[in-house]
Amino acid sequence: MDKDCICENCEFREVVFSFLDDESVQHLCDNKEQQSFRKGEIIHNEGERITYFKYLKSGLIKLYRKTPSGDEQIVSITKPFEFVSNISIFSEERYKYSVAAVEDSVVCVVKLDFIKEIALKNGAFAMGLLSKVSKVNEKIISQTLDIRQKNLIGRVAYILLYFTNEIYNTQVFDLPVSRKEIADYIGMSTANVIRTLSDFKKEGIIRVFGKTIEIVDMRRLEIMAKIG
Amino acid sequence: MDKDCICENCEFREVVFSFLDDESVQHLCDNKEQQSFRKGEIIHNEGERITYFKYLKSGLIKLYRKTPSGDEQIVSITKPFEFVSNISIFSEERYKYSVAAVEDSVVCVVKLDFIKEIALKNGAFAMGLLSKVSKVNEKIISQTLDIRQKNLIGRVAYILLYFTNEIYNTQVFDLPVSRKEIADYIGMSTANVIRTLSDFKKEGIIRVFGKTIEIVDMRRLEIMAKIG
DNA sequence: CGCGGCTTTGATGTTCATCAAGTAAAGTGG
DNA sequence: CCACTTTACTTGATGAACATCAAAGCCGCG
Repeated sequence: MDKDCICENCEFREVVFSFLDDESVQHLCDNKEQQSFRKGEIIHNEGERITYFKYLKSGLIKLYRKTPSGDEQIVSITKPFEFVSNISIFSEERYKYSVAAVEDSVVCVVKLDFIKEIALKNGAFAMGLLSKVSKVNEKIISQTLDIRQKNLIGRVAYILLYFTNEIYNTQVFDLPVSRKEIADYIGMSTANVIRTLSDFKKEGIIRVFGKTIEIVDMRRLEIMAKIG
Repeated sequence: MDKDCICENCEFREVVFSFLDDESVQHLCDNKEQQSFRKGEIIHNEGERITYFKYLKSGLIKLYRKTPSGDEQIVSITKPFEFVSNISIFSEERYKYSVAAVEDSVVCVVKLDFIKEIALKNGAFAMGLLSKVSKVNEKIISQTLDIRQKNLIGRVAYILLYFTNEIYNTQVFDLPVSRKEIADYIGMSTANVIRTLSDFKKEGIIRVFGKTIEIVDMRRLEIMAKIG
C-alpha cells in the first residue's frame, strides 16, 4: 500500500516507538496502513467503534463533538505526531470525539490490538504511550482552562497566537478553519469573532486577506491575550 | 506507619493494581505511606516537584489552579480511587495543578519511581495505568465541555446533579464546597451562583439549609441541566 | 460578644449573543 | 466558463445574560 512510508525512519518512532527494537518496528511496519484525507474530510465519528491506533503523519486535524443542539464544540486542533484516535482510545470502546482534517492530512493506522499486544510485552513501550497520552491530555485541559479565563478579545488573541507560535511558526499564515470554527473552538459567537478580528485589523495589530492572516504587532497581540 | 492499611484488601487494588501478583503488592505495601488531610488542607501545590504517586483512599478532593489574577479555576472534584497526583504525573516534572481536600481525606502515597519501575517490568500493569489515566482525563475533558455548553442555570443544575448522582448518591447532602468554589468550578460569578440556588429554592426544586442541600424535584433539575 | 469571612439580595453596567440584511466567495450544473 | 446557488463573511442594532458593586445579614471562631 505504501512503499514511501519507511517506518525505520518515521519521525513518529522517536515520539512513542523509541522503545521498540528494529524487529518490532518492522513488524509494526508490516501491519500498518497509511490513509490520506482531504481538507474537510472526516477521519472518524464519535460513537464509532475504536479498532485502530491512529496518528497524524502530516496535516492538521480538529478534535470535536456535537452538542445535543447540533453545533460543534472543538476540543483541540493539532498537528503531526499527536494521536488522532486520541483520549479515549485506551479506556473506551467507542470514540467520544470526532476527528476531521482541517488541512490535507496523512494518517498512519495500526490495529489497536496490535499496539496493546506489544505494550503488554514491553513495559517501556507502554510507559512511552502513557507519557504521550498524558501529555496530549494535559495540553487539551490546560488550553481549555487558559481560554476559559479570558474574555472575547483575549480568546481571539490567544487563538491567533496559537496558530502563529504553535502550529505555523510564521507571522503570516492561512487560517485552516472558518470563522465559525474559531468560534466553536473558543466558545464564542461567530459574529463576535469576526468583529474582534475586524477590530484587531483596524488597530493595526493584524492584517487580513480572506483566510490569510498576518500578525503585524505581536507584542500588542500578546498583551491582548494576557489582559483579555 | 499504618497497620490498618492492608494492601491485599485495598479497594484500589482492583482499579489499577489488579495485574500485580501478591508479591509485588506486598512490596508495594512495604513502600507506601498513608497521609491524612483535614478539610481545606492542601495536598500539593502546582509547581512542586512530583516524586510520589498518590491516590485518594477516602474523602473528596479538588484539583485546581490559580489564574494570573489570583483566583482559582477548579478543574475537577473527585472521590476515591482517582489519582490525586493526577494528569501530569507521567509526563511532567512538576505539578500543573494543586490538589486540596474539600472533605477530610486519606491519601495513599508511593514513590513514583517505584511505580514506574514496576510498570517497566509489567506491561499489563502499565496498561492498567494507561487505561486509568485515560479515563480520568476523559472525564475531566467531557465534563468541562458539558459545562461549557450550558448557561448559568444549566451549569448550577448540572453541578447539583453531579454531587447527587456521582459523589453522594443521595438526594440530601452537605455541599463540600463554598458557593465561591462552585462558581470557580463552573466559571460563573459567586453572586450569580447564589442567585440561581435561591431561584431553584423559590421554585421548589431544591431545599437549602446553609451547606445542606436537598434535591426535591429531580426531574425538573434534570430538565434545567439539559435545556440550560 | 465582636470581628471577619461567607452568604444573600438588589441595582447597575458591561459583555456578549442574537437577529437581520447585505456582501463576498466558493461551489455547482449547464 | 459562465450563470446560479449556496455558503461564508461582515456590520450594525437590539436585547439578554451575566459580572460587578454595594450594603446588609448570618455564622463561626477566637
